[in-house]
Amino acid sequence: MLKPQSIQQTSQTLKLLGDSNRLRMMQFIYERECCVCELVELINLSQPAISQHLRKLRDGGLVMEQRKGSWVFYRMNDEHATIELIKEILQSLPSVQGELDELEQDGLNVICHK
Amino acid sequence: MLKPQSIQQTSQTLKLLGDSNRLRMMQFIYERECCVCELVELINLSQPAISQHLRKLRDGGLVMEQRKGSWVFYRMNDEHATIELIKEILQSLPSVQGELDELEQDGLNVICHK
DNA sequence: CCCTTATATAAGATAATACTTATATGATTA
DNA sequence: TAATCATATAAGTATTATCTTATATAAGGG
Repeated sequence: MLKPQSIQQTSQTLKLLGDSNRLRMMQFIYERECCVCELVELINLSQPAISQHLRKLRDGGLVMEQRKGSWVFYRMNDEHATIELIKEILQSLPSVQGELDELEQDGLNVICHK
Repeated sequence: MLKPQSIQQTSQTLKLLGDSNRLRMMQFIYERECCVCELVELINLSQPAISQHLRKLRDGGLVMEQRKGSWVFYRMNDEHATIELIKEILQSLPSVQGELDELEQDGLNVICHK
């Protein structure tokens, strides 16, 4: 049973995840932290569109950003009020691990040692 | 663990529940079937606005309607592909039972014997 | 320093949303 | 069958969302 959260808080989370592109972005970020250029490869959207979605997710507190060199990595914010619900939602989706593997095989994944 | 559903199916559900008024409507309908005039009492929206939200929920397959006399009652569609997820979401919200009780005390609830 | 790569932001077009008011439909009742 | 109650639909409007293209910023490597 999930900790009860306000209607406002919950509907805001659901609105953010109610866009299929953002939902897919969250799937990838849930699997492992991703940088912007990886998400551009994984999702059929322009780089500015990806950045704009990421800003919405960040403004809503769902993800956190961290610059590493010239890349900016995004990861889940495990402190979010509705984090348990978010995880339930993401776990109810078909895995995207295969797509991440493919990215790696194509040498398009970003490994940062900073 | 919830049965995996497609991104499209899931994001459509989340978009429908990503509006605080619709989310509240679903809470009431989840608690017990409600007619339109009850929802108008429970939620601070005009009757046409309520009807329009209900149509969206019905078009998305989240609720089913049933006419009983001059009233139209809406209830959850337990056959919906994402029904398990929907229930998880609704159960993660503060109960609205108190508001339904209040409606009853005010004599504004609709009891239909058709 | 310039040049490139990665990312963000700005500005603008277009479409989708969520209301409003007015009106239509459908059932019940006098 | 006229009046009333419950609900749906239509039309209009204001706001918000989601892209696009162009440009700005920030970091890293010759």
